[in-house]
Amino acid sequence: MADSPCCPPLADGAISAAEAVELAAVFKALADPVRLRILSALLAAEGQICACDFVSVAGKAQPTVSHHLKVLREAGLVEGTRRGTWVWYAVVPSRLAEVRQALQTDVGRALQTDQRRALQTDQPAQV
Amino acid sequence: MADSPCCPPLADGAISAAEAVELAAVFKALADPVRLRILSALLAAEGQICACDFVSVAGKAQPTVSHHLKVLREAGLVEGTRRGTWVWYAVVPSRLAEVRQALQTDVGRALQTDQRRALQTDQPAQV
DNA sequence: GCTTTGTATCGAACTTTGTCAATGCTTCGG
DNA sequence: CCGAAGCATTGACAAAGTTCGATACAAAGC
Repeated sequence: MADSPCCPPLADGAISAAEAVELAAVFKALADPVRLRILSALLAAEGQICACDFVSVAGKAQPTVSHHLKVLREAGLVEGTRRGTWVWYAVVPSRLAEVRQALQTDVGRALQTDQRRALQTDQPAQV
Repeated sequence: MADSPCCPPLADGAISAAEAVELAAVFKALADPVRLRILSALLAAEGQICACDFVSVAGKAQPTVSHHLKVLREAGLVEGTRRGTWVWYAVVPSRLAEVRQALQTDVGRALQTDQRRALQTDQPAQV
């Protein structure tokens, strides 16, 4: 019922289950309107943005915004830097390029090993 | 607390809330390991793949696979064509290119209006 | 017609995720 | 040292998503 009663076996090049999980984690971080607006604001701005501004941008409460920023951080898509009282956020362009590349030819196999580590790290990127 | 006690207002170019919701819907379709493996298998194969093969590829039950295929279809990422007994699936390359383009410069503003409609349509793409 | 096989849908359990009030931590200003 | 402000964390709840058994639908073969 499942082997090959109707069609030829799959061609090679398909990603593994582990690769799929890692890639899905990045897409999961992008799969929320609030996080996309945060990313968009960061990309629209030239430099960095204060975390306090995201509350008005997202239209959500401060803990909610903080949660979304954490998700984006853990996905390696943004970086936060504490400068005095405030934390400034910026996108990680190389990470966005990776996601684009993953969609280019085949889905996956685009994440570098060292950047995979950033997927699990939660460090707030100190100065 | 929210207006501008610490930093300048956001630059223009940020996507709207509605645009963010639509773009997030596409990423949501990509944010699952099973769906990514299905997409990867479709991209690795030259032409189309029979739906029956996805059960072994995904390692999930048939209703589960059918559900994921529906999500990918509603996102406009794949198309299914019934040919006799079996349904053959293929990727929609233009849709993948759109997602890539959305990540290029600013996040969003890349979805065409007519392809936005495909986001809500559920038609199985007849021959 | 009936049976078989592939696919989609339904329904229900389980898990994950988004949201925010309350709280704690860190830093600056006095 | 103390109070104020920005940010992160906790905990709790609602909403959404994943999974699969059971079932219905569609097409081919007898």
